[in-house]
Amino acid sequence: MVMIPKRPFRPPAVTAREKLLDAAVLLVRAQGFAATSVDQLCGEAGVTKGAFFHHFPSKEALGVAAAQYWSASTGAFFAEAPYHARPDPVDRVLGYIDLRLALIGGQVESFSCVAGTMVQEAFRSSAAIRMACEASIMGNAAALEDDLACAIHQCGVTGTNAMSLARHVQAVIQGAFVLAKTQPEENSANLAREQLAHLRRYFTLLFHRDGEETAP
Amino acid sequence: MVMIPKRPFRPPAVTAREKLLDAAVLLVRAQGFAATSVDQLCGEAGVTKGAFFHHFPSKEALGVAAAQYWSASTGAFFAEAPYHARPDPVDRVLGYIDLRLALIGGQVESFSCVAGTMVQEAFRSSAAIRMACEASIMGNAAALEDDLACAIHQCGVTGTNAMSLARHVQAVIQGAFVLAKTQPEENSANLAREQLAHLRRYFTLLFHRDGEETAP
DNA sequence: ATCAATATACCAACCGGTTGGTATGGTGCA
DNA sequence: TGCACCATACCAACCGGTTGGTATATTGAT
Repeated sequence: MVMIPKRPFRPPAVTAREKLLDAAVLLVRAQGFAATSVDQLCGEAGVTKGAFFHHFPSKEALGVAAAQYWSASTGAFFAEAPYHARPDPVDRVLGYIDLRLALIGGQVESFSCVAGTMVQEAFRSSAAIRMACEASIMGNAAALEDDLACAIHQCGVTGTNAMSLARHVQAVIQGAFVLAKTQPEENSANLAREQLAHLRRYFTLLFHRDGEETAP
Repeated sequence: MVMIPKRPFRPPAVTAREKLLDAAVLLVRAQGFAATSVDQLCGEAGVTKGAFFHHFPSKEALGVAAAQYWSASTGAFFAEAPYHARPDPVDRVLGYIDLRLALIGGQVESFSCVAGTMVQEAFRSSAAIRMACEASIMGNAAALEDDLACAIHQCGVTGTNAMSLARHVQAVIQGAFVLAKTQPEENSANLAREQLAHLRRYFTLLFHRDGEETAP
């Protein structure tokens, strides 16, 4: 069992700006970006509207900042994770998947992705938000690329490459969150974990690690 | 190359109700549910607000109806598809994936999923919409279950089951759409196809069809 | 060391426009 | 004559954003 802190990866917020970004992460995960009003964000953050528009020129700008904030938080968390120390690159890749598996639990809004949620609504209406979400998700993928490249080389995998596989990891994670959101609360985590387990199996087959599969 | 009609799988709308449902599919795909206003829906459908609230008691009810409409349209389309006639169950499963691959092209909003988009925003705020989207996505999964069960039996696959694999197909598809939305228009289709190609490879490995992989 | 000048952080009240939704009236077909 | 279908006119609540203003911290010249 892994700790899933309510405000993950960070000390408590102090400035109004940080409180607003925390509120954005919370509310966007639960309701999406469009359905979250500026008043609601201020209420959740315990801050007035004046403070909001002092720190952000528009609601859209907050969306961009929230994606970057999210990216920095999660990026730091995964950079510190202990699986990086494993000697075998395949073990490191599977270690990443296992860590993501361990992070899934409780309500959907506690493990889902802010960038993935936001880009679904804003990809056409706001290029700035779309690009910030792209940077977040692709940044997450890039953090896996080196290990995947080593694993591909070591196992002699052909017909694909590290970047493509890294993106697929993110795709399965995002898809897992979408499926989880279709479920009543008590099933959502299990359904999400099931997807990561299939991804794990794909990788054990690809990297010839048969026999150590976990059954989805 | 496969026909991707602007209004997929259906003859042109005639009644106000159907025109509104078409407008809902179009606008929800492009902007999401919350960001789409009733006025906008009426404008796109060429119908007045009176007609809207004659056919639907609320915007939420339209969301539910749109998910069901979407489900019925796509369900009918895949039920008619020719891959069902293939004798080998693994071929039928791969045929489904290839069909989905062929459907991906052009702008994201022309191949993305209404149910997947809507559930991301509404899963917490509207149980009715959440359940309608669940029915749509899981109905799509169920259409694959029989073929997957045959394939699993035929190839002696252990450690998973048809339902779980069918859900994973949907998860990868939904994840592919999310990733596609992070991209500028010209890359989105390719990125989505890449995910389906990985899914295809997972299945060829699982069902021992190595050698016929398409490179992602 | 002092104090005016300036910048930063924040607040309460307010604005015009838009929102989902309603009340009512007309019209064509059974 | 009745009722499904739709159009027009309208509403209160809420939307993102602006206003004028205050409290506090920082700076720079004396």
